[in-house]
Amino acid sequence: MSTSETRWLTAGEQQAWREFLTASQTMFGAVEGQLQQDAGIPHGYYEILVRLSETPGLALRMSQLAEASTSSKSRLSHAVARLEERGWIRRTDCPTDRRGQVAQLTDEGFAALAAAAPGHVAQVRRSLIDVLTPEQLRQLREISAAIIAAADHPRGPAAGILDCNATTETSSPGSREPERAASS
Amino acid sequence: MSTSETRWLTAGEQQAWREFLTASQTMFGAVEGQLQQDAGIPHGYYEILVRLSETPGLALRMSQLAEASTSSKSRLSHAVARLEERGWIRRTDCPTDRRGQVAQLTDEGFAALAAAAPGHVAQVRRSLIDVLTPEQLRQLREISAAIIAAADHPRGPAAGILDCNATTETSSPGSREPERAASS
DNA sequence: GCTATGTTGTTGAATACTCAACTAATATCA
DNA sequence: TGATATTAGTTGAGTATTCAACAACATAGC
Repeated sequence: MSTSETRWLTAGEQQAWREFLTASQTMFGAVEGQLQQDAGIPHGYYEILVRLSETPGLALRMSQLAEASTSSKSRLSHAVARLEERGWIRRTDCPTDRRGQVAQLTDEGFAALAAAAPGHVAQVRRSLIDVLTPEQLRQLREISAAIIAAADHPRGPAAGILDCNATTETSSPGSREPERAASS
Repeated sequence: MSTSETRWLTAGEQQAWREFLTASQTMFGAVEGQLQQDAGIPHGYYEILVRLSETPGLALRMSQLAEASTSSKSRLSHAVARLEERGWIRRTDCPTDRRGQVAQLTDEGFAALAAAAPGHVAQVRRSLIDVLTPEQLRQLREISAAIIAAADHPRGPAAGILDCNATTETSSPGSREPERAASS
């Protein structure tokens, strides 16, 4: 690693970064606010409920749930504890691995999610989906994919050749159904 | 307001939303982590320092600083209190409005920002800028602009005619200079 | 079997953010 | 002027998140 001179951002790059920054803050702030207001939970908790609701048994190992909801183990542990207090999730020991815990969505949790979903989806439409043209939405998807890919391969795909697995595109079956497009 | 049926997200829309979600979380998480790691401050604090550094007197009224850094008054108040403890910001009474407070960047604060900037910019490049093509960066800017505009005019530009002020494009002169492109 | 190492998940302390309540000063307007 | 409403900013309580430390179990290698 040579101590390279800093490559500062050009005017255009900086504008892109800053506008993206405020756009994201605004957007996620609105989504967060709507959920907090109408459902009384932060968006991260909503995500947890959605992931569970999309899983066949409405249950997942903590570690898998953490990965599915892009959360740290610690964060998930705290979050599930809160959701358990509300009776929306139940934690049981994993039968095959005695270290493990399985988080399962309760009926109350499912109902709470079903109740929260319409308002949330409406907000996502208002803040993002309906604001962009179909073409822009397509662009946003590719941009997002590029960002995610870059984070996964920190040294750039230049080092590639190894590690070239197909794009993970596991379409979720959705078990009981009302999270048809519960979104997040 | 008619109690309209929920317009659920199509498969494509949902994918766009979710990928955008994980991309943002990943990206901002990396930026946050880098700053926390190398400079010991959250990204929101960094933003505050940058905004101050770009202002002629290195000073701003709290309310203006709040707006510039897309922060609530409360959040800013807490944040500035912390930064003041570190000696990076000084608060003084506003001479023209006795309710007001003026936050000013200290020399130590300026130095801290200058020290943190290169690492931060490098991270922004790694996580976003260098990951996208120039064309994608342009697209991202337009997408961001659309999102911001939608948040400003909640009822859509259709209700327009009123409220049509020119786009606020106050280019910051940058007073002392090392925040040439300190980014955020 | 036994040890070393990795994995799973939880915990508590420290920090940051949100919300509502509040003080103080200024604006508005009769 | 005086009454009312607005604006500026702070504060404290409640909650979410991060980080490091930890306990319990699993796995690999010998």
